[in-house]
Amino acid sequence: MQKQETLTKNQKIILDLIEKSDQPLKAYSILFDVKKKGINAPLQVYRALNKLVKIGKIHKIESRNAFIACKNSKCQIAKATVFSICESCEDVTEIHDHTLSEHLRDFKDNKGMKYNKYNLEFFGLCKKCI
Amino acid sequence: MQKQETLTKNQKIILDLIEKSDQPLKAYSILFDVKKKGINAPLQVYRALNKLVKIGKIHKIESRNAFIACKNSKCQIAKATVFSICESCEDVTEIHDHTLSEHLRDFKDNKGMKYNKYNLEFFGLCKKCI
DNA sequence: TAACGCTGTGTAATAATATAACATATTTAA
DNA sequence: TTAAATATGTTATATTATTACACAGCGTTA
Ligand SMILES: [Zn+2]
Ligand SMILES: [Zn+2]
Ligand SMILES: [Zn+2]
Ligand SMILES: [Zn+2]
Repeated sequence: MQKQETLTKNQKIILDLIEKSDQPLKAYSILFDVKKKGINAPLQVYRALNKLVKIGKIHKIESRNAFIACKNSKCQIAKATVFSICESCEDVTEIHDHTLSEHLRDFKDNKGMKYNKYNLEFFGLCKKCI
Repeated sequence: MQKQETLTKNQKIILDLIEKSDQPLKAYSILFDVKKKGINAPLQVYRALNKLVKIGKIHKIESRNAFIACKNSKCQIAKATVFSICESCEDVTEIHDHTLSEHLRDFKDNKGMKYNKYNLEFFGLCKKCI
């Protein structure tokens, strides 16, 4: 697994920003925030984001087109993600549930497909919004 | 649950098209295909798509921004979807696995969140592409 | 009937998300 | 030390999705 030390300047700038936020950030809001650091174009942001996703430092919340830091610093689960999303306040939390992970990891369909990754998003209302 | 008979003209045209495809269709490819039937603008497509998603006739594949018909005509599961996606040929299949569904339905996090919906996408290689 | 709320339509404009293409630089590895 | 792989900077463009506005149809109900 790649270490943070090997990240490039742009990747570090963008990872720092995402890690400081406890909630997902969108690409163009990231772009706006890093313009003062000399990152000027969408592609510079997307390139860094893609790399960070690939090495498991961040995850993409597919239903929201937004990116959140992975807090799971020990095992770098980049390929098995579970999130809970409040449909009212849009609060997003990454879930690490051992039993659930096992069921998902062990899942086999009847088509002979070979899985290497999954993404699960739960939607509902958080405690504040119920 | 709303019946197909109650769908409007635009909704029927678009549902028919999606149901004829066994693979997900993208909004603008749908738009291209239905122009001959008098649907001219993106918004007309998105409005129909949103409605069809809402009533469970189709699902959105979030990681692909594409829409696929729900084949599960009996129970209209609109709020609990599982897909397998081949990352090579992009073949998408909806999965109905009783055990998995039970685990997901019964999942409780430790934050007191109330879930009403989930979406799970498995990624890998299908038999043809392995 | 008439007024109202609700849902859908049609159209134009625009916003938001993401990639292509090209030239160049830097790092890694044989 | 040369070649391959990875990253950068920039411009332009493609793709996905929504806002805003005017109006039509339909069922409820005053
Ligand atoms: Zn994570
Ligand atoms: Zn909430
Ligand atoms: Zn379905
Ligand atoms: Zn395949």
